[in-house]
Parts: sequence; C-alpha cells; structure tokens
Amino acid sequence: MTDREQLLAAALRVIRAEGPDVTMDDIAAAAGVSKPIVYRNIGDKDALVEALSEMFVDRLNEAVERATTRGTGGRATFAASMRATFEVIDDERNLFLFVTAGGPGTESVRLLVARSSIRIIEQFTALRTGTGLDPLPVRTWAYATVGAIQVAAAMWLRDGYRDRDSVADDITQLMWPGLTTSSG
Amino acid sequence: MTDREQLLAAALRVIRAEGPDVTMDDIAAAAGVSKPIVYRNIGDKDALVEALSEMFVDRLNEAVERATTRGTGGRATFAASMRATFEVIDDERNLFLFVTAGGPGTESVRLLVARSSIRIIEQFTALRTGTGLDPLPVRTWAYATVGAIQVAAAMWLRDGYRDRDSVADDITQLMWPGLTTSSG
DNA sequence: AGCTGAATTTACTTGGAGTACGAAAAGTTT
DNA sequence: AAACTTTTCGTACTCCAAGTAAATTCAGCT
Repeated sequence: MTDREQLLAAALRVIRAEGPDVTMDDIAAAAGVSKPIVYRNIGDKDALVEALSEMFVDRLNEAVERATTRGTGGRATFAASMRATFEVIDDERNLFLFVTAGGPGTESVRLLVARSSIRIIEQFTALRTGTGLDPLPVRTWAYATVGAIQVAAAMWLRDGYRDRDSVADDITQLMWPGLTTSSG
Repeated sequence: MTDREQLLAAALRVIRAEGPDVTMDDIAAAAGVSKPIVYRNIGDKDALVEALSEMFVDRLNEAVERATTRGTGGRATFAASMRATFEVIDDERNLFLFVTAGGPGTESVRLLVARSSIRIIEQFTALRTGTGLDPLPVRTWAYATVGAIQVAAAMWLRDGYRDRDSVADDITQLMWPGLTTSSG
C-alpha cells in the first residue's frame, strides 16, 4: 500500500468516525504523520475531496452494477439502481457529506458531478438510442439525476421523512417515464 | 428603508459585481459601514445567506408566477416555469452561486431547498390530487426538482454546453411525464 | 461646557488552510 | 568509519476570513 493510499484510508476512517467537518490536521493526526506529508502526498484539500469523490463514485458504480447485473434495462433495473444508490449514501453518509460539502459551483463538486454522470450518460444514451429516441437531452438528464439524488438524499438524511427505499422509488417514479418517452 | 434592507442591498450589489466569493469585509465596505454593524443588523454569514436566499426564492417565484398566469397547469405551463427559473438563475448567477455555495448538507442550503420546495409541493400536490393520483411522493419530487435544477444550472453556467431554453426543456421532458402518471 | 449612554469603529482573537525553514535521517565519498 | 551531502520530515510559522471585545466618538441632556 502506497503512502498515498494509506493517507486516503486514514482520511476515510476519520471522516467516517468524526463526520464531514474534519480538518487537514485531524487527517494528518489520524494517519500518524504531520500535515506537510499530507500535502506532499495528496495535495490540497480540493485534491483530497477529488480523490475521495473518485472512491465514492466507484463505490456507487459497483453497487449499481451489483444490483443490476441480472436486469434487462427496464424500469425495475432503474429502480434497483436508485435503491442501491441510496443505500450507499446511507452507509457512507459522512463521506457523502464531505464530498458534496462545496456547493455545485465549486470545482471539486463539479468534478464529482461529471464523474458520476459518466455511467449515467452511457446508460441513458443506450436507453434512448436502443429505442430510436433522441439522445440529445441525456447530458442534462444526467446532471439533473445527480442533482436530484444529491438533494433528495441530503434532505432525507437530515430528517428521514420517509423510508429510504420509498425515497428511491419516488425518484424512479418521477424520472423513469420521462426517460422513455419521445420529446413531444 | 431600514438599515437591514440597505445592508442587504449592498450585499446584493457587491455579490453581483464581484462574484460569490465576497467576504463580510467586502460587504461592510460596500455598505460604507464597519463589520460589526453588519453583524448587528444581519447576523452571521449564514443569516446573510438565508436572507438572500429568501430574496432569491421570491424572485424565482415571481418569475414563475408571471410566466404561468395564463397557463392551464399542463405541460406547457410546467415548461414555462422551468424556462423562467433558468432565466432568473442566468440573470442572477452570482447570487445563485452565493446562496448555493454551502453544500446540500449545510443548514442554509437546506433552508433554501425547503423554501424553494414550498411552491413546488403545492403545485405538484394540486396536480396529483386534481387527477386522483397519489400525492405521497411529492415531497421527494420537490427536493429532486430543486436538486436537478441546481446542479444542471451550475453545470450549464460553467460550460454552456447547450442553450438555456434547451436545458430547461430537457428537464421538463425528463420530469413532466413522471409527474402525471400513476405509480405503476 | 460637561456628563452619561448609545452607536460605531478599530483592533483584536480564533480557527483552519497552506508553507518555510530548520532538524534529523539516510545515503555517499574518501 | 567519519565527515559531507541530500533528501525527508516536523515544528512552527504565515495568511485569510469570520466573528468579537474594547476603545472611541457622537448624540442628547443638565
């Protein structure tokens, strides 16, 4: 395990344990090294957020993958992806809050969104072209989907106004029909 | 005009002119007063964000209102709301970035989302109950809608990958069908 | 004018990001 | 093996913005 990976692991550990408000000093302390080591190996805080974003998105993608391998790409598959997504966010709430802490205007969150969108765009595009529908809006849809999940999840995490799967299903219900109809 | 209103106006002015990264000192300077006056009349930075969020949401609601007074509540009306929303965000991009600068986990953004959701929930609920459909998911839908707009708008503001109305229409196309179908 | 109290400004503290410089450890040369 | 060089690391700093306490000015009153 490289130094960098050890540091990222330490950052993960302390974020999970202490919440999203950890400082760079906290992370250095958790890794048992001094702060300049963190800066040498990871870069500044934005770089840390990016690295952890990447991990987080990978985790999401794996979970979605696992949840949909047997699916046929229909509504049930989409619903399963959405539930899997919310499950990961629930499990990794502190990491989620850490990587989304900057607003949508910050570069790190923009990258997170872009990264999350890759798989979504692929799937939406496949869905559209497979059925002869216009693929032009898929980029907006990917961003919209990521945003919808981010905000709905954040609000749900905060006050649990509904059970988790219901929130995921609500979003499926909202988005699925639009994905599969023609522009009309 | 009260002191508070003058200060908020000054804050608005400097945010519009200088971008979302203004400091409390900048705002005090723009208002021609010293920092403690700002804190006395407005409160801390979160309170400022909340006050400006309220303004921003009011602006959005007025624009949507204006764009839909003659509408019949159908898809065209929804599309008009969405376009009006994007127009306001475009006009007030710095304010938009300022009030969304905290992540979705922060209290001020949570409040912004909640506030934005009020009108949306009303309209969605009316739409559902008016047609005998289940109104339970509307809260999630409102959050999802706000998130979708926030993120899509932020990405669009950044790199203008499409013209504004198209992005708004993309979102209409994505969401409208789901709003008007039964849970299936 | 001099005094009291409110309003305001200056100048400070605090906290976290990021870094310069000195100390220590490892390797290199004779 | 000792002295010297180079790299690595940690201490202790700077910097910046938020937020505040104490000093000051100003208004009203006697």
